[in-house]
Amino acid sequence: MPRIILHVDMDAFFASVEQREHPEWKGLPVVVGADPKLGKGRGVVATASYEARKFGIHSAMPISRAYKLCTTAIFTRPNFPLYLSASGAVMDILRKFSGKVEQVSIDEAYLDISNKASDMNEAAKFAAAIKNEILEKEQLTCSIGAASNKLVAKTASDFRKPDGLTVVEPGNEKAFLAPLPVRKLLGVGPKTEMVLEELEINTIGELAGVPVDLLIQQFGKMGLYLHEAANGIDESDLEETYEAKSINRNLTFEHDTRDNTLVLQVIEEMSRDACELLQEDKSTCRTVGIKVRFEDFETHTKEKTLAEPTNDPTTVQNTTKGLMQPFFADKRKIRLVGIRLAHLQPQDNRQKRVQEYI
DNA sequence: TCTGGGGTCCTAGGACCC
DNA sequence: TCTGGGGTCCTAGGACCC
Repeated sequence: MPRIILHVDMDAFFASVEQREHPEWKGLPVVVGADPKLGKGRGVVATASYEARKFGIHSAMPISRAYKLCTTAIFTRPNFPLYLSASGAVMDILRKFSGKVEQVSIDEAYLDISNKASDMNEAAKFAAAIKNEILEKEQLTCSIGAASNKLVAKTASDFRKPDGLTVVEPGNEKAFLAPLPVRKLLGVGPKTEMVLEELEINTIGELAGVPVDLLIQQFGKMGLYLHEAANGIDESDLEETYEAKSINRNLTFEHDTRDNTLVLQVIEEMSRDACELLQEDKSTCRTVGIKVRFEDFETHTKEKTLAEPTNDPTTVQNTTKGLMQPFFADKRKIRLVGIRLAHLQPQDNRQKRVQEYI
């Protein structure tokens, strides 16, 4: 029996939540992201409402460009606590519909409804019911894809947006993907798209026809994935639990700087903040790293693995500050600094051990 | 057009060990 | 003396996703 997987993707999530909270913004172009500062702002668009997208504005676009495309749009800063609470409410609804849910991000989730629907007809009704409840309870729309695996369900949810519902019958996975551009395949970004274009591979269907050994030769491990994905194959199961593998904090300065004291101060605050997070989770890190981006956008990282795991702010601060030193010799101004904690491990293993003994 | 922030995974070279 | 091979860890960088 094929599985039945849904992929639920909220439409223009941040912007939609803002429009819900500010009814006077409904029907207007809303851009959530950095402050445009009359076109001089630094940063990017997080989410643009569908009205704003009509002007050509989209996620990850420099905010200065978005401003030029639509001066009169409503530009607003992200309100993450608000989005997190809306997200939590949506996820609660999804969990009522299925016991098997994988939350992928703040606004996306997979549901395995193999036990709730016997065919795609029933799956479509199930998905429609989910959309209804999210709309009624949260006044938000989403797009849903239904298919026999995660990859195709995800591609399907993106097929008709916003407020879409796309069902791919088992057996039709390959045919559904075939006409789409390769860029629509999860894992194919700008770089891979360019390489494929050189090879005159433009659609997923064309990619599906390329011999797998050729793809492995060209892309390594990624080549095997590309072959299977393009053929609509994805056996992966939902991952219902999540453990963070790293903690990152980054800051792009308002103005590029040579003020080392300022840089160190920021690093100190980030280190403290990240350690607080570790301590809340009763966990530790063993690898401590920094990131520096210069004014010309050249970016470097440095990291160090410690002999002992730690969540002590002073230890982390001393390590990050030490890693920064060589970069202060550089003549260029610094645009961004960041820290990263990795090799995370729970400090308190008692529960795990008990489970092992049982 | 001048490029955020929080993440994951992969690659590749070198150190080190057996 | 002119040079193996496998495994693991560490480090730096990069592609990609939301």
